[in-house]
Amino acid sequence: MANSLTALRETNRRLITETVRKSGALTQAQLARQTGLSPATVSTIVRELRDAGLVEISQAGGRRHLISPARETGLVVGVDFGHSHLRVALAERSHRVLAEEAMPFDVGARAPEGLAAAERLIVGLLGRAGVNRAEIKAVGLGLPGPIDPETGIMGSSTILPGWAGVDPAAELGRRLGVPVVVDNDANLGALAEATWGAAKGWREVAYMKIGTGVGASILINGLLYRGATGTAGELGHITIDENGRLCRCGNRGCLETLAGGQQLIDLVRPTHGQVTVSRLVELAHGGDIGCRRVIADAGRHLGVAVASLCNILNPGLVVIGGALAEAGPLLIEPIMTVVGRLAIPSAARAVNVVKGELGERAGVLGALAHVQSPNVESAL
Amino acid sequence: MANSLTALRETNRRLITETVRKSGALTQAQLARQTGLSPATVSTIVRELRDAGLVEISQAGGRRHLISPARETGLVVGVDFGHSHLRVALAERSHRVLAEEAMPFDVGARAPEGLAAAERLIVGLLGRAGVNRAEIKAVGLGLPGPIDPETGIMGSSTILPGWAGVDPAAELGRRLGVPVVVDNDANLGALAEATWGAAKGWREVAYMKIGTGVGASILINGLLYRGATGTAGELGHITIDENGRLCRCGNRGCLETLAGGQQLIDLVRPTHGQVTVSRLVELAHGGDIGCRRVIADAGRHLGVAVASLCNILNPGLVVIGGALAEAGPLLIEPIMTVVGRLAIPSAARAVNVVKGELGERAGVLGALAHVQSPNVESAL
DNA sequence: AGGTGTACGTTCAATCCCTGAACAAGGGAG
DNA sequence: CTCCCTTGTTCAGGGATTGAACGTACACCT
Repeated sequence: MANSLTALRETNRRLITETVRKSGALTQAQLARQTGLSPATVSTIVRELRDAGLVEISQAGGRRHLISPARETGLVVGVDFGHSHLRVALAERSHRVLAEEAMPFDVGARAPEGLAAAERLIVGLLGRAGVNRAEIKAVGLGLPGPIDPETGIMGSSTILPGWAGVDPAAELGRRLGVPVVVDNDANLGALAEATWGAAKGWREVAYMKIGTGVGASILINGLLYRGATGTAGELGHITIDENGRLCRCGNRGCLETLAGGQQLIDLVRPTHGQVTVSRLVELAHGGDIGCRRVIADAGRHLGVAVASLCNILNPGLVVIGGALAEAGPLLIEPIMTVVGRLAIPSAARAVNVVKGELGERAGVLGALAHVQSPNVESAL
Repeated sequence: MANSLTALRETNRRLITETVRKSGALTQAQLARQTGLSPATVSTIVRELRDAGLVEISQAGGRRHLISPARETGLVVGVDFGHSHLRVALAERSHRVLAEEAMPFDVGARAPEGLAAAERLIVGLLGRAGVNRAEIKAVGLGLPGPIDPETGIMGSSTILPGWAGVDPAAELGRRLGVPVVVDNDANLGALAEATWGAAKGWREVAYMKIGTGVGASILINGLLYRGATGTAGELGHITIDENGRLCRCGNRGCLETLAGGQQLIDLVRPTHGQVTVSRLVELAHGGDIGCRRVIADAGRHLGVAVASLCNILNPGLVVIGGALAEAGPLLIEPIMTVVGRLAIPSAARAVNVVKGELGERAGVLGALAHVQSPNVESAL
C-alpha cells in the first residue's frame, strides 16, 4: 500500500504542489526541470490539481501556462503572546498578511484572562478588516513557555505561572470554534525567519530569541528539531555560572539570568530608572556608555552558549531575534568574539551570527507559517 | 527519473534487502507482512534478488522458502587507532567477526609510521586467519581526531600532530589496494553502539567516548549528524572553566582537560605513580578512595556538558564509552546528579545515561559497520 | 514583413510496476 | 483420512511514467 503506484502518484502530486507553493508561480516546463519529472507527467498532474482546485492556471504569453498556488479561500490567524505584549495577525493562506495588531499585555496574568484578551483582539481585528468570523479556518498560537508536545499542555509551572496545566490550543479553539495549533514562541520565530527572513535557504540553523527571557530553537536539515521529548533548544537555561543568580526555572546561573532582557533592565535601573528593553537598546545606539556595556556583557554571556552550541551542533547560521537583537553589532560582535575564543576553530569559522530580519513580528508570522504547513517538523 | 517507476522498484528492492538483512532469515509471507507489499510483488522481487545473488533461498518445510542475506563473498576490515593502541578486525559482510587483534601504539607517531603499522597488523591478521589478501573488499578506518568531511584530510594539527594534512583513507587505500572509508573514532563508536550495543533502537542519542581524550558524536533520527561543516558533536572541547588549563585544542578549560583520561592520570600520579586509565578504574573498583574521587570529579564535569547537551538536543539516551566508562556507576551517578541539577527538568527526566556495551571494541566494530553501510549519515 | 528557430504544452502508444484473485502444494488438527 | 490453513506462484487488470510526435505561439534574424 505504502509503496504502490498510487502512492507514487501521490508523492509526485505533493512534490508539484510544494514546488509551486514555494516558488509562487512557474510554467510547466520549469516545473518539469525542477522536479525531474517528464513534461508529460507534469501536464497530467497539473490538470488533476487544477480540477481539484489546488492550483490556478493563467495564460502567460505564448503557449506558456503560469501555474500558481490556488488562492485558497479561508483565512488564518496568528497569535503571539510575548512576556509583555499580545500580537495577532490575519492572513490569507498564501501568506499575504491582511491586518495586524498588537497590545501591551502581561503574560503573568492567568490563562483564561490571556485567552479572553486574545479572543477580543482577534474579533476586533476581524471587525476592522471587514472579515466574517466564519472565514477563519485555523489559528496558530505562540506562547513563551514550554508545551508538552504530546498533550499540548503547558508544563513547568515555574516559568509561566497561571498557565500551568492548561491546554491553550483546546481552550482557544473552544472559544473561536476553529482548530488551533500551538507552539512556543522561539520555535515559531525560527520558523518565520526560515520561511521569510534571515534563515531562508539555510539548513542547519539555531535561532535565539532574546526578549525578557531567552528562548531558542533549532532547525536541522531545514526542519524544526524537537528532540526525544520535545524540549530541544532550551538554550536559555543552559548553565553559564553555577553559582549565579536563581532562575525562574529553578536552577542557578542560567543564560537567561545573565543575558535576558529582565536582567539588563535590572542592571541599569539604579542609573537609568525603569526602562524597557527597546528603550535600553535605543539609549545604547544613542551612545549611552552604561547601556552599551550591559549589552556587550550580555553578548559575551550569549557567546558562551553559542560556542557550546557550535561545538555540539555546528550550525551554519545563528539568528538572533527578540527585542535585544535590535542592538545589532553592539550585541553580535561580543558574541562572535567569545565564540571565536571558546568554540573549536573549525566550528567557529563555519558559523554566521546575524540579526533576525522580522523583528518583533517574527512570533506572529511564525504562527501563520506554522498553521499553514503542518509538516515543518523533523520526524521524531 | 528520480520518481519513475524503475525508481519505485529500486526502492522496494532495497526495502526487501534491508528487511532481510536486519531479520536474518524470513519467509516470503513474513516479508510481505513486514514490508506491506503484496505477496506477488515479494515473489517477483525475491526472484530478482536471487538471480542477482543478493539473497539466498533455502527450503524450510512445506512450501516455505527461507530468505536469508547472501553470504556475501568478500570480507571487510576495520581499523581503529586509539591514542595508545591500534586495533584491527576482520569480518564477513554479514557482520560476523572472524578475527580481531590489537597492539599498543602511540598515535603521536607520524602518519606514515601509523599507517605502516596498520598495514603490517592487517597483513599479519589475514595470514593467521588464512585469508587471501584479494578477498578484502573494503576497509573502515577510525582515527581519534577531526577529519574534513569534504576532503578527507586530517585537520586541526594541534590535536594530532604528525597527521595534519594527510589523507589517511587515500594513503591506506594505496597501500592495501582497496577502498578505505575514514571517520573519527567517536562517530564510529556511536555507530557501533547503535548497531549492536546500548543504543540499538534509539533514535536520539549522544555518544561520549572518554579515553585519553574526550570525543563525542550525535545520532539524530537514528543517523549520524555532522552539522553544517562536519564538526558537530565536539563535546570534548566545550568550555567548562574559562580559566582552566590550556587544552591541546588551543582553548582553556575544555571538558577534556577536566575529564579526559590524561588529566585523571596526571591527578593520581603523585599518589599512585604512573598508571593507565584502565588501571585507575580497576583501583577505583577495588575501593581506592583517591581514584574514586578523581573519577567522581570527572563525572561531575561530564555532567555539566551532558546537561548542556540535554538542554540543546534533548536526547533520549547518552551512551558513555571509552576506557573510563568501565568505571560504571562510579562515573555515571555523578553525571546524573549534575544533569539533574543543571538541565531543565523535563530534559533531565527524559535522558538515560548508560555505559556502552561494546567496550574497547566499539571503535573497530564501528569501522566495520561504517564500511558496510554507506548510508548511515543524516543528509547534510 | 517574412521566414526560421525555439520553447512550450498536449496526446498517445509503449513500457514498467503493483495488486487481487485464482491455484497448486504442503503441513497440522481433529 | 479429511478439512482447513498457510505459503508461494501465475496471470490478467489497472495505474503511472516516459519518449516521441505534434500543434502552437513567440522571438529573432534577414
